[in-house]
Amino acid sequence: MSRRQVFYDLLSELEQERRKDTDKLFDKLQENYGLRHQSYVNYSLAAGRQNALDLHHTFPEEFVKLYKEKDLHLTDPIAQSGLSGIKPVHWQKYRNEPSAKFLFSLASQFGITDRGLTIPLLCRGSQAAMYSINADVPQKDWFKYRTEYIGELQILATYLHSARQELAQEDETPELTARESEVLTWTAAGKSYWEISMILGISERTVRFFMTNTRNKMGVVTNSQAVAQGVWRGIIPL
Amino acid sequence: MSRRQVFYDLLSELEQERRKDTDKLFDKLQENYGLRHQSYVNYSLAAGRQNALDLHHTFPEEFVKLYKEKDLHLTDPIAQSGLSGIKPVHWQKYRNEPSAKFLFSLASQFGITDRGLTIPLLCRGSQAAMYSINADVPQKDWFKYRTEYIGELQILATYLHSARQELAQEDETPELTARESEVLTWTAAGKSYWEISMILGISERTVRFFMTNTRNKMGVVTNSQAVAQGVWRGIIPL
DNA sequence: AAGAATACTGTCGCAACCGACAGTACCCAC
DNA sequence: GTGGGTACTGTCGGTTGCGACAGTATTCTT
Repeated sequence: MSRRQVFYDLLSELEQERRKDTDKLFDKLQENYGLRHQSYVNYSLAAGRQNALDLHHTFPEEFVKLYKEKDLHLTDPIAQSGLSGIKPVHWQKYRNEPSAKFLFSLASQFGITDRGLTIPLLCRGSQAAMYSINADVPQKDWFKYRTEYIGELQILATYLHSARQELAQEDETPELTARESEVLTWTAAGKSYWEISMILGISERTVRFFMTNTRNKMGVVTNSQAVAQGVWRGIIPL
Repeated sequence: MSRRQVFYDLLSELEQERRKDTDKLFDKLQENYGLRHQSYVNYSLAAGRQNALDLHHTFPEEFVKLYKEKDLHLTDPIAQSGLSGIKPVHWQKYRNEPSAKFLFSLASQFGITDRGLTIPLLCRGSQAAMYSINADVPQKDWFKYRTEYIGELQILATYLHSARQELAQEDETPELTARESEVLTWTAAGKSYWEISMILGISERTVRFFMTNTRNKMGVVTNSQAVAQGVWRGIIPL
């Protein structure tokens, strides 16, 4: 069966919502798209809480372990572009970037080449996700490969993402109380504890109390970090 | 020139960021993908800028006027799915939906068929965007059409969207240097000045210097406020 | 040659943050 | 009626943020 035919079949299945089994879709992609490695990652929470991420990949375990240990997701320009941008990211664009130097050299030790592609995926509110592939093609065929496959890969990744989102339905967004989100919102607006206490007509100590609860619930350590999460999740109306 | 060749050329151009002219891309799509109509719409959901609606389309003006007048976007199940979902929406899925009954009958008066597709687009912050097409094909070819084109349409719509986002941001987004956004990002990740100085290998004073510049450029008074703006504007990769 | 923009560093000092120790009062569910 | 969640308040003391006073070095433009 040709790859094009595989794509047609997969698409028909996905459109009819008959496929909820993301593992099989992953395998189909692996088999039919000349992939060396692929990964789907969904950061439910921002930096600092790695336990709440949905990661599915075929990269060498040892590599992923090192990647996590060294917090490379914070410096990796590919991950950054993938999580903040809209367009697909060509790994080679960052080949000579100083911030990616270590990453590429580490990757090559595990047989990962720079013929890779990272597709940002659509998330509502609380998350950021991306799908990456490392193709098993020589450099000379790389342009043709990605031009040929990128459309199909993006649409399939979209469906993969959608399915995993549906599966992981349980909402991890911590519920802030009315007061907590109120105080968080004023903090995002640049007010100090004292100012907020005046605005809300409560004591400064109480404002602190709410912010402490907010930080704890969000699993963050500073107010700035809480604000980042709050804006990201749409808790804070700007 | 075959459509496939057109796609290849467009993709090469878009990947090299040579194309900022979204109108031309729109025209190319219109010409080469058998489209009757197409539309790109970006709703900015921010409280501050409620009237910011980026709409670009080839639908009959009279139809769009009626659509707006009757606030159909509030009942239109296709728009709803497009703005809240992840997967592409097939218009026909809602053909027999009561809430879409009026819409479809209105549309048909303007020569708009139900062979349409709406692709949700990725937005950061409180925005939502989608790209829709109405194909100029008979019902019998519709399945083949969308299976054949959906991948290409999604990827091209992604680039169209990205370009329009960039244009929209150039207006008001300041201007942070590499170091400034780097420091802002680490702040949003909950790091203290001292920690950031260790991470970046510069003095703590210099970290403060960059954050002070960032605050001044953004016109805000606290780091938390700067982080809120940064996340909102997509400066900060989470 | 002068000016502007960027990257960087130093010290003083107060305001603000934030953890850890306390509490009180209300409401709702089991 | 006891346990748990929310709303609130107080004090102590160390840490961090941040303004205001300083600078130097490099690069790019006019």
